[in-house]
Amino acid sequence: MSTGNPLEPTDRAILRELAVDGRCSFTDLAERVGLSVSAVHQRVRRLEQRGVLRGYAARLDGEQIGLPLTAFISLTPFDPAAPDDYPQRLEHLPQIEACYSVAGDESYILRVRVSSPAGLEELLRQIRESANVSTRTTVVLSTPFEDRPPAV
Amino acid sequence: MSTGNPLEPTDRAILRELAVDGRCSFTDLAERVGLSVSAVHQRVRRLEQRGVLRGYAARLDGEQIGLPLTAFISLTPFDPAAPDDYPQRLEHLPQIEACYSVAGDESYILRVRVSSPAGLEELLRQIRESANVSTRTTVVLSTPFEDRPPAV
DNA sequence: ACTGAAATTTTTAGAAG
DNA sequence: CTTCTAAAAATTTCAGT
Repeated sequence: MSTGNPLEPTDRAILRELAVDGRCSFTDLAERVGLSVSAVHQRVRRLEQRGVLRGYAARLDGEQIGLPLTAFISLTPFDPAAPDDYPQRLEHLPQIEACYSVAGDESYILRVRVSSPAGLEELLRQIRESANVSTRTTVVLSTPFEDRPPAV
Repeated sequence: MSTGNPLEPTDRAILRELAVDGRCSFTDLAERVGLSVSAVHQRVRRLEQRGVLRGYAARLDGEQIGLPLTAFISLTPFDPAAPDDYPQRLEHLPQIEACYSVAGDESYILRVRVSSPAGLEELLRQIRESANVSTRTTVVLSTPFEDRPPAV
């Protein structure tokens, strides 16, 4: 499995702009990367088809949408012989924003977002029930920065 | 410190749609939430001004942009008396996508993205040098899911 | 706060160099 | 890749309810 063809500098420039402003118009984009609108349009379509550009998402303020509490939850299976279908067992819980399979003492790290400590407690109960795992939780106190554009 | 006014159902619907498809047109948005285009436009503007909507970002494929290696790095200060300016000391490193201040044994958790193990090694060196901390690194093997829309 | 309409800009596709 | 063309669609503003 390769990581795909290396990206051209122009494509990288386009991705950088769209990572910062996903709603940037083709007109602005063209100006910023120094290409015609048609050319940019063509390139963005190609990047979408190749799967390099996987979509666009709004950045929401966790506090203002009523989900002020973020936490990381590390999972350790109780039964080492159990089939590894933890992600499938957990994806029905919308509070889980991300699920990473990791090397180390624990098997998975989840990033979750809830409305309150009570909500976190309830979520932990659901996770243990759904996946038969022990959990270790690290509460986020503040987020100095997040969602920075990758160094494409 | 409040978490802001509770959101109206219509605003929540708009945010849900934009979280999934950040480039959704106002026309489509209006149809999906059952309002006129003008009304939706007005509400989106207001959500942006209130800071609930903090922007829009392209979702990029880490592998295809040449950054196939993700890791979590936990930081522990060497000097407990040192001023807590770690985020400022680290923000110049573009490989760091997110920085969380956390409760627990460690002080910060970073989510980073690099091109290779060598890149990770180099980044760890830079982090220790910039922030005078000890590090604990957890390498991500795979990402079953990420960037799921929050349960607004 | 929403609707509907009008004016402007953008998107999208295609032709030709 | 560029420029040009042109129709369709989206954005944006504004008067009216």
